Amino acid sequence: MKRVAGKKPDQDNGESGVRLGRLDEFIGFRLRRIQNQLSRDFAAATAERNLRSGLFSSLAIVAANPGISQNELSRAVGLDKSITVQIVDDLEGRDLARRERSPTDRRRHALFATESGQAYLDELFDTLAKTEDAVLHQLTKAELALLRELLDRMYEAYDEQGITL
Amino acid sequence: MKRVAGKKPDQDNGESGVRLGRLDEFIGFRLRRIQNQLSRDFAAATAERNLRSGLFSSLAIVAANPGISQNELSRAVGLDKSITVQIVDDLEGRDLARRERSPTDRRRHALFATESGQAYLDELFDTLAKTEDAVLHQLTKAELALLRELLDRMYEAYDEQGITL
DNA sequence: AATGATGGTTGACAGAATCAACGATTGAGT
DNA sequence: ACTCAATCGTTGATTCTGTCAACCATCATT
Repeated sequence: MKRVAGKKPDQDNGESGVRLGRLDEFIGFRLRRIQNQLSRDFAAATAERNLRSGLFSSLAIVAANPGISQNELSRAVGLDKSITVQIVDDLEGRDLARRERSPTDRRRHALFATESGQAYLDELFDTLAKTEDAVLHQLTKAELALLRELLDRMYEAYDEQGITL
Repeated sequence: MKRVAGKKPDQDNGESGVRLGRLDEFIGFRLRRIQNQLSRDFAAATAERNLRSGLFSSLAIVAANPGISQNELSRAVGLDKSITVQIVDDLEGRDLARRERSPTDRRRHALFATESGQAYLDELFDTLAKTEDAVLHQLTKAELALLRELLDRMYEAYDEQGITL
């Protein structure tokens, strides 16, 4: 039941025989279908950990930016501050990160990844890398680099906005 | 998987100064950030139409596959059958599509796009094209074609699954 | 000291996805 | 023909996530 890589007889989806119509013309459609699959794979690979959505990227940002405030984190991951509160609660409950009151501005919570948070993050990054490899092995190193560059150029159109993970 | 220092002096996000850390290594991250922006832009451009999520792609699939069943549609767009019921209700309520009982199998609902559904779809495709152009104008035609091809090659790793719009 | 802005928190609410269950219908096996 | 399992569409319960407004504590400006 393998579909041959190459020219398709028509713009359909090999197995199901469903035609895509004009949808097939759009880059956003291609981006989404791959990205959906990647996140499903990642979710499946980390299912037993009960990761609430946004926790992984939030922890990653905290680890990369020790002392970041919840507000800054919210903007960085593109989530509402109220959601960030829940996520940080979760992170603290799992001892993956901790809040410290900022000495200079006592309104702010400075966030830090704990040691186990760092270790946990490394594991998650490893599974993510494995997940991506399943798709990326289709490309050569040079093609991968090129893809990265093209995507970055596209994203530069959005220079001014937040990151929106 | 070695991380190669990119062109940027540091892996941060220009405006906000937030570092991405290892997140920056992953393709899925780049895909998602662009795709998120694209869908936000599209949502903003179609805000007044009150499009529920999944409606657009469902209508597109129905139009490209006259007589498709709700079950097939569900698998095609990667949504649960119960959600598809609601979407088709919505489509019918707006007179964009209609259900017909299949004469050969009276359990099935054969779905068809109405004329106004087709017209509506054309409009939506136009706005989507405009939305994408805002990002895609960063690339030459050749680069765009290359991007398309790379993405397709990546997706072929998922030959057997549904489309998951 | 008064005022307004900011950071974090809470709760009310809406949107969407998951899941189990159901009636109607079909198809396969006997 | 009859039984039984499977399929299609539908409904409802439940959960998860994100949006929003309100609130308190704190800071900055005057």
